[in-house]
Amino acid sequence: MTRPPARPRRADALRNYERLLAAATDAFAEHGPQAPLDDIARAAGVGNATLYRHFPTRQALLEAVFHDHIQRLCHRAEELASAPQSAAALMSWLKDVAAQGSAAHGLAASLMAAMEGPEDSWCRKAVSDAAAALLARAQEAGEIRIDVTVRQLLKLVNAIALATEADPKPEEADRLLDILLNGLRTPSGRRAGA
Amino acid sequence: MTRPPARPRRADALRNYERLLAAATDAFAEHGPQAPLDDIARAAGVGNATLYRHFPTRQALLEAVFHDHIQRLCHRAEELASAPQSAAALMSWLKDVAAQGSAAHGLAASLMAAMEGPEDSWCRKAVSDAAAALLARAQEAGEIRIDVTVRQLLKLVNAIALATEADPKPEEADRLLDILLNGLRTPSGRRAGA
DNA sequence: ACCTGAACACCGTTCAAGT
DNA sequence: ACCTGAACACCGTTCAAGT
Repeated sequence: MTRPPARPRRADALRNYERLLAAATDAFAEHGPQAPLDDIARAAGVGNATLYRHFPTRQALLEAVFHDHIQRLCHRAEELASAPQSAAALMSWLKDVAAQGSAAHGLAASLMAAMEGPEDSWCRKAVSDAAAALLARAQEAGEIRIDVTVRQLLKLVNAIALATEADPKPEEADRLLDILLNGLRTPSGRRAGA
Repeated sequence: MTRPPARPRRADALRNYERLLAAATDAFAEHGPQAPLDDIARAAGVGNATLYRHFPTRQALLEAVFHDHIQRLCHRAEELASAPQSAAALMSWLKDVAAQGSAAHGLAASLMAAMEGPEDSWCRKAVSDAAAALLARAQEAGEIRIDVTVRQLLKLVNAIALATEADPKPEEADRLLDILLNGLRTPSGRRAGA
C-alpha cells in the first residue's frame, strides 16, 4: 500500500520537511490547491528541488498537508460506528466530510483525486474503509438504499464539496447535502431524523 | 450580456475561425478540456496568436465548441416544457444534461465554470433559463421540493457529470443521478415515475 | 544523505513586423 | 483588418555540483 510520506530522520532534512509542510498549509489555505510549488519552497526558505525530493507530486504534498485532517475524519467515523442510529450516524459523518471539504481549500479536490487514483493509496483506503463501515451498517438496518456503493457515496459528497468550495454561504453546501441524503434513504426509512 | 463569439466576416478570418473550432473540438474530445492551446493552433494550421485573437480565453473557446451542444439542450428543455408530467420532464432533461456532460469531455467543466462565472454569460443565462422553466413548473405542481434553486440544481448535475466523466461505466452516472433525483422529490410526489 | 541554484521543457500571452 | 513567428513570463521537473 502506498504509505503516507515518511518523515526524514536526519535533523536538517526533518526541519526542511516541517517548514515545507507549514508553508504548503498556508499556501493552500490562501491560494487553493494549485498554489505554485516554487512559491511554497521560497516561503519555506528552501530550494525548489528539496520540495520535490520530499514530495514527488503535488498530490503527495496535498495528502501530507491534509493528513491530520483525514485522520480526524477517520477517527470520527470510528466513534460513530457504535452510535445507536446507523443512518443518522452516516449522515452526520457525511456532513462532516462535506463541511471539512468545502472549508479546507484543496481537501475535497485531494480526496476526489485519491478516489480516482490508485487503489492502494493510504488516503483512499483510509477514507473508503471508514465510510464503508458506516454505510454497511445503515444498509443492513434497511435505512439506506442497498444499491449505493462507497465509491459513489464519496464521489457525490466530494462533488458537492467541490461545487460549493468557492461559495460564500456555507448553508448552500448543507442544502445540497440534504438533497443527497434524502435521496439515499429507503422509502420506509425516510422519516428518521436528518 | 456577454454574447456568444461573433463569427468573423472576412473570408480568410472566417476560414481560420472554423479551422480552429474543428481542431479544438477534436483536441477537447481526445485530451479533455485542458488540451494545450498551442497544439490546437498547430493542428488548425494557424499561428497561436490567431487562436488567442478569436478566443481570448480558454473558456471562450470551450463555450464556442460546445455552443451547438448547449443550444440543443436548451431546445430540448423547450420541448419538455409542455410535457404532461412536469416532474418527469425535469428528470428527463437533467438526465440529458448529465449524459451529455459526462460524454463530451469538457462540457461539464465548461457549464460549471459558466455557473460560477459572470451572470451575464450567454451560456449561463441560456442554461439557467431553460432549467428554471422546468423546475418552476414541477415545483408548482408540488412534485419537487420548493427549497431548491436552479443554481443548486445545475451545480449538482454538473458535479455528478464531472465526478463521473473519467468513469468507464455510463450506468454509474445514472445511478448517482437517480439518487439526486430521488432526493429532489417531495415526499408525496415520490411514487411518480423516474 | 541531503541540499542547492541553475538549466530545461512546457504552455499561455503579448508584441513587432508583415500583408 | 488580419495574420504570423518570435519573445516573454511562468511554473514544474531534473541535474550537476556542493556539503
